[in-house]
Amino acid sequence: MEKQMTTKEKIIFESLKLFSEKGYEGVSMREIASAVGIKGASIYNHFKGKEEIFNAIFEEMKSRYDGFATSMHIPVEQDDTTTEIYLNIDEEMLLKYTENLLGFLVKEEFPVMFRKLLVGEQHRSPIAAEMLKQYYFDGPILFQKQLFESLQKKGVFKGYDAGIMALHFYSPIYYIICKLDLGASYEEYLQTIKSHVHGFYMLYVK
Amino acid sequence: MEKQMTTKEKIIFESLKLFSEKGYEGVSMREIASAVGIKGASIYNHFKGKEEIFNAIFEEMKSRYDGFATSMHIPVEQDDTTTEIYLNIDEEMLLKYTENLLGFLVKEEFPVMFRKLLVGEQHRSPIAAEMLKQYYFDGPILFQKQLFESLQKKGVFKGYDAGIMALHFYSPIYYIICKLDLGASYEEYLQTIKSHVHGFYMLYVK
DNA sequence: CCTACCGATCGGTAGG
DNA sequence: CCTACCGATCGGTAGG
Repeated sequence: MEKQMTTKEKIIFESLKLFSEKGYEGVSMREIASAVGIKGASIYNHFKGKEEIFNAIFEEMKSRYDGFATSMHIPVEQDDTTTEIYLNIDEEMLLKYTENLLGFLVKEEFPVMFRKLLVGEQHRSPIAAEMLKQYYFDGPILFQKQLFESLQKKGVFKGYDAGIMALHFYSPIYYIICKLDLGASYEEYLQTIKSHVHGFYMLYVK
Repeated sequence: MEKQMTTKEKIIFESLKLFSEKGYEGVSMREIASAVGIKGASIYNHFKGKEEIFNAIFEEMKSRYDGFATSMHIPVEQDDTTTEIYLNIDEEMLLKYTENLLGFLVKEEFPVMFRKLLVGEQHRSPIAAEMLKQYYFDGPILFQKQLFESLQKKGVFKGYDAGIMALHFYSPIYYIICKLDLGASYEEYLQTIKSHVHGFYMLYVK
């Protein structure tokens, strides 16, 4: 946890930490206050209630994700154009893309905690379900599908169903993310990631 | 919900239903009692407390899974032998295996509710995390890895890393299970499953 | 940002 | 399987 945070930022950060460990319902306002270093009633000077903290966490994550996506040249809003950069992709670059993605998603504590919150609340909170779907299911598959389609048009990849290719490429990554959240070590899976990307490239490239 | 259940069975069933929808912490003993049709205090004639209901749900699922695994000729305890049956596998049989697995995991309500409970409680309950890991991560990967190794020895499959093959085969199935839990329809994904199994078979069979 | 307090609900018990 | 009740804790408010 960084220094120099305002009380409001501290509340967001500590709430996310507690929610990700104990679930939204399992955390009391007094517990959040105690983690921040104030009394329970004082939280209400910054937020109207518990749900507003929940929403603020989502807004904070959206903002962080947008920054990351921009730096990775991944479109945030879905349009039909795949960024130029990815069209000259080779195996090394595909691996680099994967490692950067995982670097953000599993090595930075905010995204890790946020994902644990999303996963834990998906069957109670429609907004959590929608965000999980967008960030970890439909979003990556759509981006990669469009990428592979472009690479097929360029003649780099073989002419399989691009949707299935995206599923073959992305789903092992999602599986590994879930395993890391279950306590596996990144180092343990580094070789698996490399082998997966290598295998994918060998099978599909012309 | 079947008729002719004892009160104890009703408590297990209705608790699982409520836990899967609202989380363990989000459900009160009075809520469970009301769903069963009795008063809150009466539950304590069948269970010592809330946690004992939680544990009973796990025992019930274990028993149901053992029955399913036996019928599928999937080893419940991990040993080194792959059942004879699977060694003469072809694409049709591989698809049948996948459809049977999904039929149990996503079409029967008890496994569906139980998985939602596991996923939702994995970061709070070590026993939920362990069971999720065994049922949905390490278990299927180990079984399939051994299967593909056997098929490689028989000369049916090409000589890729069997662990990566298992990851390529299983992780799209897990991805689809999660999407179905998020509200997608089975029919919508039937074609994807077929294409995935077909693609896998084409890529890896000799 | 605090103390003091509200009504509601929690898991669980006593006793029949 | 019930009514009646326990102490503890919940989200939130009043007022300073």
